[in-house]
Amino acid sequence: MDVKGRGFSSITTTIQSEEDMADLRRGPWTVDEDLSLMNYIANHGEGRWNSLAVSAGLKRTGKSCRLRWLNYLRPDVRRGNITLEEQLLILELHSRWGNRWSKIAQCLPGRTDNEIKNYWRTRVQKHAKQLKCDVNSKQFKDTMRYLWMPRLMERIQAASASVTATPATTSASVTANTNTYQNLNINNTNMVLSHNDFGSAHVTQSYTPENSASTATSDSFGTQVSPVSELTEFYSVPGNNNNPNPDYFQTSAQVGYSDSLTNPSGFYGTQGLDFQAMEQNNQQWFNCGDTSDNFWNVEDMFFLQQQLGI
DNA sequence: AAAATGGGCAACCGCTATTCA
DNA sequence: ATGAATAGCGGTTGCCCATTT
Repeated sequence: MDVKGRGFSSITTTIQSEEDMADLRRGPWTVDEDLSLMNYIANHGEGRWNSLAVSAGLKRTGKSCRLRWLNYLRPDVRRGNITLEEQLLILELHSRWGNRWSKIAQCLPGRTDNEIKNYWRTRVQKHAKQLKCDVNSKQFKDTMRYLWMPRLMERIQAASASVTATPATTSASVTANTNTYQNLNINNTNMVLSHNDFGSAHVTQSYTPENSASTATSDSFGTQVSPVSELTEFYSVPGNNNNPNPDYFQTSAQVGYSDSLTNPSGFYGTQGLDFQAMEQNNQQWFNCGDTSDNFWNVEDMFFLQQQLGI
């Protein structure tokens, strides 16, 4: 393909540029486009997205190609349900860093910033809306920190116990995920992994295109999986041998929850809500046996609304 | 059965930061 | 030092699908 517009007047260039823009495709990617992009990157590597788009014969912007690659086609993109541990991490990290989605995503191998952002907006903000409080309000943050997160931790521990008692078929997926979660890479935090929460606690199966839909919970976490994602199984980037970033899962710091999270005196002893009452109420919740993500039933909401003075 | 509604997600947009010639 | 190109980020939009009316 020639370099359009080069050497002509600015007006000509502008016209040509507009023609190019009109020629550009937008909207959902087709299988052919995905294949073209994957094949090109397999042979030439990524980067220089604008020229890559042209060279690959894609009528897309470089930006669009980059986004499609990073959020969807990369071999190490992990799709499917957001696990309990991932939910806990997202809540914890968001409380630390706010809407720093890409930074949070770095701590969840295989998850993209877009996915985490969508999770936050669709699930977490939904609960804030139900509680009639702002997602950034202290009230809601306290609710997350002192109710939701401890509850998640309990559920993880409970799941861990049940997994321990579960025979071979389950342990395979648990083992696979152990590598992922024990090696979560969190920088600039003082998180310390206590009692091996990650990995051993997995109840949801590790994602495969085959099982992704079947692992949906009642709240239907992340079950929408484009068929194209399966293509990534047959794909490799030069020099990566299906492991594009060997350091990606390497640990630089163990991850988990600081003592303040596991030590009641540090974790619960703050002002604001009646957290002692909440704790007691938690015990009931922990035993209610609901699904992994459906935390707020009618009674929960009533209790919370009382606590929040709504 | 059809229309309306809402949720979830992929993709786009606008902006800033970084790199490079 | 500077400006263009590129990369990356967070917010927003619009489509698809399931559920409700």
